[in-house]
Amino acid sequence: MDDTTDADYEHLLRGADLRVTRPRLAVLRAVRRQPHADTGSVLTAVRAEEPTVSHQAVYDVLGALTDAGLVRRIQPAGSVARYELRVGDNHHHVVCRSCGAVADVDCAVGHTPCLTASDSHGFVVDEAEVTYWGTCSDCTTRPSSPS
Amino acid sequence: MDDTTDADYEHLLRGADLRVTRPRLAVLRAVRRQPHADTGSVLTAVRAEEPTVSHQAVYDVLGALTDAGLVRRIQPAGSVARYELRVGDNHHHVVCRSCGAVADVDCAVGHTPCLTASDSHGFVVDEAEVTYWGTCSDCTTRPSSPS
DNA sequence: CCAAAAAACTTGACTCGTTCAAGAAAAGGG
DNA sequence: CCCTTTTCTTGAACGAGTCAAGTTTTTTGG
Repeated sequence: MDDTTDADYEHLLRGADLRVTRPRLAVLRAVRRQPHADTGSVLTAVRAEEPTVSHQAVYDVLGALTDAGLVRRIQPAGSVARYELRVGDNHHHVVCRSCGAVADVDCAVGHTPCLTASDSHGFVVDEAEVTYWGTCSDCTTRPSSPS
Repeated sequence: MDDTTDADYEHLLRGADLRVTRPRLAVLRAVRRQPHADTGSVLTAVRAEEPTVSHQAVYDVLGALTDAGLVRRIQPAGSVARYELRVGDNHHHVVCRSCGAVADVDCAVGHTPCLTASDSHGFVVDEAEVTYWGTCSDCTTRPSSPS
C-alpha cells in the first residue's frame, strides 16, 4: 500500500533543503507507521531503530519537518501534539472525546469547504481546519472504561 | 449591548445546579469582558475584583462552567485554553498564526456546515469545530514585529 | 435563625510536554 | 579531505495544568 523507501524520504528532505540524517529518516518511518502519533510515541518508535536519538532531536526533527511541510502537526484541544504524513490533501479529523483516538476524514464537501468565512474581521485566512468531536466505536461499545 | 447583571448570572448558575459564589460571578464577568481570554488573564481580571481568589479556584470554576455548558473552552494548536461566553450558536474562530489573536466568525454556511463527515470510521460525531488560520490585520500591516 | 451536609475554595506541592542553551558530532560543498 | 553549517546530545529549566489535604462557604432542613 505505502511502500515508500528511504530513498523517497531522501528526495523529500533534499527537496526541502534539509540534510538527510538517520534521525530524520527514522522519524519519517515512525510517523508513516503510526499516523497521529504524539511526540513520545515517535520517540519510542525511533529508538527501536536508532537507540541513541535524543528526545530533543525528535522535537527538532518534527519541528523542521512541519516547517518544511513534510509532516502535518495537529493538536486537538486537551491533547498533546500529534503528527501525520498525509499533507496537502485538505483532510480533517474525528477525535474521540473519551479516549482521544484520532481518525482521518476526507472533507465532506470535497474541496475547501467552509473555507470562505463570512466575515473574517480583517484576517487574511489561508486554511480552514475542521475537527469533528464524538465517540469512537470502542468507547461507544464499552462506555466509561479507560484504556 | 451586553448588560447582563449578576442576577442573570445567578439564574444561569442555579439553572445548572451550581452554587452561586463570588469567584464564579467574578469569572463570568471577566469572561464577558474579555472574550477568548486565557486562564491567566481571567485570573488577573478576577483578582482585580476579588483579590483573594486562588488560581486553583479559577481552574475549578472554568472547568465547572465548561462542563455545565455556560462557557465554551477553545484551544487552538499552540495556544493555552481560552474561554468565551458565546455558547450554543455554532460559531467558529479565526486565529492569527503570528500573534495568536482570536476573533469570532459566524458559520459561513449558516447551520452545522461540514457537520456530516463523509466517513466517520464508526465515530458518533456530535460537533464540528472549524478553525480558520491566517494573519490578523495588525500582523499584516506590521510584519514580523512581536507585540 | 441555626446546624449539619455538601460543595467550593485555599494552599502548596508536583507532573509532564515542551523549550532553552552550550557544546559535540555529522552532513555536504568546494 | 577539510571547512562551514546544520544537526544532535546533554542537561537544566519553564509553565500550564493537576493532585491532595484541609478549611471555608453555600445551601437545605429543622
